[in-house]
Amino acid sequence: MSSQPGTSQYGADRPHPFRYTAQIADEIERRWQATWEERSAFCQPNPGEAGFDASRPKYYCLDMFPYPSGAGLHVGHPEGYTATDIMSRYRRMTGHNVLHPMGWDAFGLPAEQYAIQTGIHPAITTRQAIDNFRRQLKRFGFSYDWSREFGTIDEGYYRWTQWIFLRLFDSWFDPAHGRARPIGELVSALERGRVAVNTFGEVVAIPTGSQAITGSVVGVRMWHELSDDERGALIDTYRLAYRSETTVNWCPKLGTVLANDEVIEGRSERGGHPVVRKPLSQWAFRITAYAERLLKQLDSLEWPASTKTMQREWIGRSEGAEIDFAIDGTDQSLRVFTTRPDTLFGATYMVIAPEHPLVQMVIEGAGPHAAAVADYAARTRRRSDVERQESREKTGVFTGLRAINPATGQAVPVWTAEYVLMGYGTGAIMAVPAHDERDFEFAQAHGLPMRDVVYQPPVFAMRYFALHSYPEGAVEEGWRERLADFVGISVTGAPAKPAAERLRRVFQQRAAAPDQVCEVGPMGSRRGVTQRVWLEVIEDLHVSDFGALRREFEAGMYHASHDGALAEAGIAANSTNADISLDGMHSADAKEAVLAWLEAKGLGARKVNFRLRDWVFSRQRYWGEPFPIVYDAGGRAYPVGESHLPVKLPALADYAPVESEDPMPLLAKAQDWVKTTAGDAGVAPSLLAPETPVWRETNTMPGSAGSSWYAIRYCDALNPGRFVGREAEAYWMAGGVDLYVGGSEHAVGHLLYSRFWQNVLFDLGEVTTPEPFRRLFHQGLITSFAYQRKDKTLVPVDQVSEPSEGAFVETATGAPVSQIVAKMSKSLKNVVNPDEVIAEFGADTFRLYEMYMGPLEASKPWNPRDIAGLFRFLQRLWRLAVDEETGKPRTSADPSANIEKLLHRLVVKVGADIDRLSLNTAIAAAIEFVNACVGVDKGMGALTSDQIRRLALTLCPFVPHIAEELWARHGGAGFASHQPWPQVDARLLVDDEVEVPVQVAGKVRSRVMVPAGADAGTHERVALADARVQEFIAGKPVRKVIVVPGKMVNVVL
RNA sequence: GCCGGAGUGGCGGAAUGGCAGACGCGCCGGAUUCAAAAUCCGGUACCCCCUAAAGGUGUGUGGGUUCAAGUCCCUCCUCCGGCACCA
Repeated sequence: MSSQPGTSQYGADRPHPFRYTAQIADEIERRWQATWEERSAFCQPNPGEAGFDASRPKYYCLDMFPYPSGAGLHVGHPEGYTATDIMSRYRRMTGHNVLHPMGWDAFGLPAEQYAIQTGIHPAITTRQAIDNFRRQLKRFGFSYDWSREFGTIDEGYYRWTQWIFLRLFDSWFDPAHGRARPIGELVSALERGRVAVNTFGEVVAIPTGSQAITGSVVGVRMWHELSDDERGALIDTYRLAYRSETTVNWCPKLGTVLANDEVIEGRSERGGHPVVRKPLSQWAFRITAYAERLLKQLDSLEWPASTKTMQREWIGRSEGAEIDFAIDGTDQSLRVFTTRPDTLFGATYMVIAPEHPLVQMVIEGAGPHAAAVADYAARTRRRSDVERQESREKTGVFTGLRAINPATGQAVPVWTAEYVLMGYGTGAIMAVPAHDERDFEFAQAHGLPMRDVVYQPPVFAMRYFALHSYPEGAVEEGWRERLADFVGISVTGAPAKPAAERLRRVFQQRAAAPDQVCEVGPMGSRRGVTQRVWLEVIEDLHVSDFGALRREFEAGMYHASHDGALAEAGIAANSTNADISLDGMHSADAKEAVLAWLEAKGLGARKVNFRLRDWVFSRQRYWGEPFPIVYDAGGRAYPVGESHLPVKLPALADYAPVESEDPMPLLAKAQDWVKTTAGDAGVAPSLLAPETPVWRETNTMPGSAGSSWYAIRYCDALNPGRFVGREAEAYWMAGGVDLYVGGSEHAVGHLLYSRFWQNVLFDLGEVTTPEPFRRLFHQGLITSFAYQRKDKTLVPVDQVSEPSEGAFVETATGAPVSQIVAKMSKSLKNVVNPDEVIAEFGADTFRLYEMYMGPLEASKPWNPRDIAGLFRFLQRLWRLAVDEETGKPRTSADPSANIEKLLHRLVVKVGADIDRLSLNTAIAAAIEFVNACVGVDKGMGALTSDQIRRLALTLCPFVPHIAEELWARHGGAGFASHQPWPQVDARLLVDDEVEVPVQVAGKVRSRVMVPAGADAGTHERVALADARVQEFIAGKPVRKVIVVPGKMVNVVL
């Protein structure tokens, strides 16, 4: 492929000096791009600035900003960017103030890794990459307001990223109000004694009024009783940004922390060095506090359903209860979370996570089980999450502890096992093996008891029969048939929930007289048939005799012997104690009943749990935002004062990680920078005396820091005094970003984190809207052809040729290879470079091709063969308006009324399609229109200049350069891009007569013309009068005629 | 395993429950050309047929709802994406 414009086959233009060719496209495009830039055509003023038109509605159209990689743009980037450009240009034309910015997500690992190899500062390579990206993007003619451009690495930007971090550091989540508040308000509440601290370190309200506590509440301490250190530590545990101990994969040899998938069998993927799991103190955000809101607010968003689902599942809300089990022989209790409190009577053992504090206690207690427990805990700690996933073997050891099941009063063993995760719920479970698959497997593996407490209705009936029908010891012939009949009668037609009530009635009627249950019913009867079905089921149980069945139910071992765990809802059984009986209740009711009992007894409470974990925010890397935090000698964290922001990255002599046994962030190498004083760091003197020695935080922020709020910054990108001007934010962010386009790979990460920051800033009154992105759209992946040999190995694209149609061979060997569609990647050598495509066809053709490939959201293969079709379309468009021999504008002296009508319809169709981002169909409509014009052209010109100008405006969002050119050549003043969207005459959108297909017996047999707006009767008359229709009716009686006016007539015979 | 999404000509794809295959590519035929490329015009789902008319078949599979199903419901198959011991 050529990289010079005009040297391709599409540039050979000698016979037609003014044909639309790659050279002409190149010339036009560069000229208009320069003109737009010169006149700041797409600079959008903010409210209050010169040129701002307050009468227009706003439209904020945003792309996910790119990471500027050294490799430059690939064809996937402009896909979304073209779509948003079309939308932005269209909205400008329909009278909106449009905010359409672009910038750079520029901190990140690749630049740092390059720096390690070359010693070049990442800032230098990143700036170069940005310059290259900007150059490439500008060549597409995107209508970005470049005056708002910034990168996350700009001091003027990350200063505010640090500032937002401090706002989170300085806030806590008040569960009573469900929102973030300044930490100072918590402190003053504590000082005023309205709240206190209980033994769990939880802040609790102190009741006020007449029964005010006279002495100190047991287990509750007042603020004034705490030492300074205790106060500080307590406050820290409430901050939205807090430090937490997290286990990381540390590779001493590489000197870096590795992600789980970079560790293979305890060794680093790169180099195979040993990796150890080490605890590390890291910054985290209390995003879990916002779980409920992040979940609920999803409903209000116009997002792809799949993305909402992914976020919902990621947040993972589940309702259940927390229940306390007393630990036998101690005054301690073990708290568990369960979604099935109704199965409490079936809890026959407990399991705690190996990281559970109780495990440590057992080890320290040095009892007979301590050694085994310690060994198991140590073993599991060494295993990474990935390894744990690979082997799902249910390992575990007995801790020696016993807990009292509060419902049964039974002492049950407490085990520790890695299938229980410390990070979810309380890190401890009540195991109900009969009703949980995992508990069942574990119980089987370790010989733990099981107890049925829920049955499906037929089994419940079976149990009733087994326990009540025959006297003890009597074993009768034909019990299977009778049982089958009983089950059939009991449950036939019973919907799941009322089954319990129904069963009770049936039992009352029948159980008293089991001998009245009939023998095998007559085959013809419904009862007989039902009975036979159940008989099969019962025979499949392979129970030797009736006594055996009875014993299974007596022991509550039915599930253990037959189906395995029953995890679904059903009817409760074996669930009675002195206070309460759940027997016969449906699981949903049993849940309520047991919860009421637990709450009354103070043994448990309803609880909602989330799968979502707090957001670990530290990275042990260089190329990221430094934290505006310093530590004193005691390790307490202090915020850097606002006036001292940004905290800049220190220069390093080199970027190579240091070999070390203990995790050490790269910034620790900059000892001069790390060691400073409170005064130099800008810590408020009220917090720390200026001369106090302090040490800077050496972790840096992750990439998601800068990308979590950039949408806000674009509203007022250069504001030096605030992270965003209040007026600008209120205007542009009202209701959120109006259209946000980017890949679905960010469905949870970026899109959840941004929502979290936005919510916090909203709570703190810094922004005016709680959700950043109102409408979200994911563009599909652009794939590319790749070639594989018979053995499935891949052959680079440039080593494949196609000697005959559809047959591909490896050029070097001549061996046949098969064509597959795959993601573009360097290793497959199937990456398409947009610069080359633009050189061969121009940017307008490129834009058109990418939008025409298929639905924007679909993944679709890049096929170079297809591009020419769009280029030819632009050639035809051009030829309609410009004489290929003279270069003079072509116009029609005799405009066609039909063409005018089609033009109006095109304007409507294109507008509607842009609205729903159905850009491929909009382009198809435009092609159809141009083809229709070519049909009437006959070398004379088909359109008037006015029509050509309107056509140019209609196509301007898609192909702005050629549109500007045709607009100008046909006498348009100003930029086409600044014109209002063409007016539509509604009268031209309807025809006088419409053709309506006529079906006879559901098959289209003819078409008739009816006047527009004709009623059903007219349709019917005209249709039945049609000769072909009559032929098909052939004298048969017409039963019915269905008419959809203007659409269809169906004659039913 | 669970949860989404998608299966339509040779290819990319179009179709508020109402004419399946718009539009583009490719291919075939023609024009232009000394010739080729480029460009332009026409044809192009499949079967039957010399051709045309007429007819028949057809939207992954099998069933269902409906006057009417690519579209709605159920079964199964394949592919893609996400999650995965979450109590």
